[in-house]
Amino acid sequence: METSLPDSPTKTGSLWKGKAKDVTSAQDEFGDLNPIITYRHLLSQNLGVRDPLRVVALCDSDAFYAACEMVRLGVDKDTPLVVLQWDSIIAVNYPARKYGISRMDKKMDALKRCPHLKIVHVATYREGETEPGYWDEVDTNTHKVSLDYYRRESLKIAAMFREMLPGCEVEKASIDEAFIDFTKPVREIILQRYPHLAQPPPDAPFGVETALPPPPPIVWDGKGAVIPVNSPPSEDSSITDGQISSSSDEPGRAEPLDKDVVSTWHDVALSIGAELMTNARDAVHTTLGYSTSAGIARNKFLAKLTASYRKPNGQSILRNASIPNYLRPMPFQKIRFLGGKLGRAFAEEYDAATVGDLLSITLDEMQTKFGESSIWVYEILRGLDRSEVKDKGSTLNKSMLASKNLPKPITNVQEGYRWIRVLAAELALRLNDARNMSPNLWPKTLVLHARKGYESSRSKQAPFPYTREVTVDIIAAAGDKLWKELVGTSTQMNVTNVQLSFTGIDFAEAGQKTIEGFFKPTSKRQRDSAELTDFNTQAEVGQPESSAGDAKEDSATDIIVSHTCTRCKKTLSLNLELSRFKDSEEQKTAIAALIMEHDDWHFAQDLVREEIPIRPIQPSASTSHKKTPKTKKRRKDPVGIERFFDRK
DNA sequence: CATTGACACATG
DNA sequence: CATGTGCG
Repeated sequence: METSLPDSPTKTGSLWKGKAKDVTSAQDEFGDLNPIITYRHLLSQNLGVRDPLRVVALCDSDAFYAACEMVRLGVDKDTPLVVLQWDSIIAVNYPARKYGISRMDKKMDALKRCPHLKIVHVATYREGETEPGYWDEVDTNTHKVSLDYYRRESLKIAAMFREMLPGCEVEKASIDEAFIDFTKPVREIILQRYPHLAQPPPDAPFGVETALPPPPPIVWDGKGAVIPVNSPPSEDSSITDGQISSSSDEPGRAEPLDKDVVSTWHDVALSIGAELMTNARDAVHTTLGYSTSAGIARNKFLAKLTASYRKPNGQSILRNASIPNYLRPMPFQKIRFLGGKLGRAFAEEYDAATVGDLLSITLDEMQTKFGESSIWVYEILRGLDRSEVKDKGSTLNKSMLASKNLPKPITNVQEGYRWIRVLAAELALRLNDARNMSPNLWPKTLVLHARKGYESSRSKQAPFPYTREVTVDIIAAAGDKLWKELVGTSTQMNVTNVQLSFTGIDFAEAGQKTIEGFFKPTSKRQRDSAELTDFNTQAEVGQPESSAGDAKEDSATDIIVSHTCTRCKKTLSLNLELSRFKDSEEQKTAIAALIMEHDDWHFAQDLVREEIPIRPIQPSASTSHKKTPKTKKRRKDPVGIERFFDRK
């Protein structure tokens, strides 16, 4: 009686499996680097992070801020250039690096090294201006840095990736980085290039569970640097070759060479992903002018590590077979999220510096010392990463922050208000800019941070009302109020840092109409909230709809804002003369300001969130204003991969 | 080399 | 809500 079950050939190992395992079987300490790939794997659509054919890339822009300035100024590719922030250098392009210039050099040192260095200061807001600019003279006492231009260019790059790579997931990870999941299109291309794989052959022993036939030879030329199975001698020779091989049972045994490691279908997938990545990077380079470096591997964390293999303007590929020797000598501080306190805690606890140093720590040990969620670290060390590349698409950033460090501490309230106004101007600009693309964006809260002297910074926040026009005045008024609560108005304050931010930025729901929804011609309309909900929220402020069939009250000269808060039961009623304002914009601003002047954010928020809606777009939608909780999304993995664990 | 400045997000 | 952590 044969023991193997027909549906589990991967466990028993069939004839079809081939002998591809001989290299990796010696590497038990790492995850399965050469899983058997079956027809089912190839033909499935939604294997997610467990897909054995997964291909992920991390692409980042080289010296991004400097590159942005080069594009903006149209300077020659080879011009050495640095970007300045006050007296500090925050970006150095590669031509300038040839002169030995690095970040955190002082401006004058850099100039000494390279007299013809092009020096550009980042754009700044000047007090009183509503837009950032590049000025001849900047002063940290009166200006505030703006990174807006870089954000915009960053968005262009991400947009181009999406355009060039249909079917891919694109996750903008930071201002100069994006993760891309190529798995879906790569799978399609494999099937298109090797149509015989569309179904298992008639004599396949296990049907779709049969392993794929051996892959064709792979031409890597022109697809990037393939990290060798045996990593080249690393420059920080913390580990010698002898020590590496000492882990082997047979002392004299040579490490396998690349040519000895049989290619896999995953390698095919990587090579195809590399082709696509090359195309997209070329497009970015030629149409936007930015050079990028990319890493391609089986998951996000490895892709990120791989991207740094060749810079600038490089592309590198990490085959599964190369993972162990690439990872083992790697200082684990280079790994995402292990660069800070967390990494230091590990280094200290186990007297370790490299990934290899930590491989002997058992999961149990780690978890008792560092908590359940350190399984995340345990897996990372073995080249495993289940995190998904998720396209945040249009919901973009959830917060927006403007911050200012004060070289000279603030000593009185007036100065505080002045800076709040500058920060508010920036937030207004950026939010309205974002609304340009997605008109319904709404920041749910406004937060003010302040740091006194060397104390750690404290914060105060409040709900932010949904207004169609978010103006400097509204934000600043709200900011001032928070300031009063946070630092007070007494003299002798010593504020060294102020930050103002929007958080919880999201799309307003169908029901959340703009402030215009509160306007209606006075005349005979009652302030009954039931009627309010019937009101056509599209009506223009200050433009009584005489064309409307049933409402002929075109003699209206007033507008009324009226609502009963369902929570606190109070009724707010505001009566404004149209003639007081020169245009509708001004009216809207005034209304919003009045609501806020009511000094009850809770009220203002309810006003917007709970009553106005009631025009469900979906017939099935309930009248509740409450958002359908996203948390009901069931987590598939019971295993926590939270990044931080409870220590101290 | 350690540090700074601007930012976003997770955690309790 | 308030605070802490990571990153370029």
